[in-house]
Amino acid sequence: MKLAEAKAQFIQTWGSLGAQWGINRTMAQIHALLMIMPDPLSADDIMSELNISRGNTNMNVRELINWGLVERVLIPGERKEYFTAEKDIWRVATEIARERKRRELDPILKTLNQLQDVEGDTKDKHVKAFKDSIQGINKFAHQTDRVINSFVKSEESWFYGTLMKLFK
Amino acid sequence: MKLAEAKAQFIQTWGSLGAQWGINRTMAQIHALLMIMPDPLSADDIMSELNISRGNTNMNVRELINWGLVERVLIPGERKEYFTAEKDIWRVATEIARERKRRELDPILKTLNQLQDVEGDTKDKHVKAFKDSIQGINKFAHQTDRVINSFVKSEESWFYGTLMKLFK
DNA sequence: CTATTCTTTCACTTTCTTTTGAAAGTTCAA
DNA sequence: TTGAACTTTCAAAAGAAAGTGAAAGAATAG
Repeated sequence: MKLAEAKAQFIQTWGSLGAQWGINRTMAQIHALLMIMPDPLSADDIMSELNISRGNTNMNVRELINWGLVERVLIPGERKEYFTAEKDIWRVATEIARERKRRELDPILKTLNQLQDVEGDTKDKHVKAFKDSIQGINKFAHQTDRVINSFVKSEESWFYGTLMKLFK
Repeated sequence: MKLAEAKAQFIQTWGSLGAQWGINRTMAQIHALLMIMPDPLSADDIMSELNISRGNTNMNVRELINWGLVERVLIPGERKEYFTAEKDIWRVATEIARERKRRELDPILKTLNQLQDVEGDTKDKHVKAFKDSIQGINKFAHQTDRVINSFVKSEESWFYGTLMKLFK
């Protein structure tokens, strides 16, 4: 397989992967592109590599920067801004975990905690079933929260000690 | 908070949670509804609880059954089909993990393996950067695969031994 | 066998997301 | 201060995804 072909396929695979995970396709593609390029790219480079508009490029690069997955790079003597992506996939994974936790899990924990105290007779089976479900989910969510926290700041944690070294 | 209100809020929260994770909102809502109901519901019950059409109900219930999250229940003497959801959240989590792995991770592993052998001079920095990226991601994906496998059939694994008992 | 009750399918509609591109904004060298 | 080079914004258009409901299909009771 030729490099150009492989590159194209990787970008497209990473793109649809992102789409499945609720991340927009273009954003994932830009990320893929930047991951495999040895040097930083400008907005124009990205536009022409992926055939997307200027606005789209700008929006998604900005979003990637918010996620902490891409960085602005200034090249001395150049007017343009350039962009690079984190290339260590473990860091990428922890950044994503951190961000999704913040955006998704944290609000859910808040809601679940509120739903714990439904008023009503526990002898009513509907009330009981509801309370049981919520309690189970709530416990699970808190446990998940702990696991993710450990993963995100792995260096200091048992998670790193136990899991990471088995793999990395 | 009254039961009815809490129920509605739970269903809506679970629904948008699903949406963020690439699962369609209605599917997640039906699942939420069935999780908190003590007894099985019929298609009509679901339709009226969630205000959705017959076709939509049917499609999403079928999909939930494919995921292994919902079961058909036959009630003796009744013509209608009824549905229940798995209520143990740990089982729910492992079912989801299993299913997403099958649908998402497995195909990616296949693609990555192919992309490993790009022809070209490793002294070319573009080729080198590409190969390095793919290799890193591939390793990571395989490791993820192992973790998920352990999680999915947890009873027999070190994963269960080490992690689960810390939490459950 | 036929009527009745329930389930499934699918072409069409609606809703939600993403993309575009032109216009406005910003920065900086001269 | 000006204008060239670049970035950002945003309203409109295109595209994708989900939902509807009527009609066809199954299953069962009588």
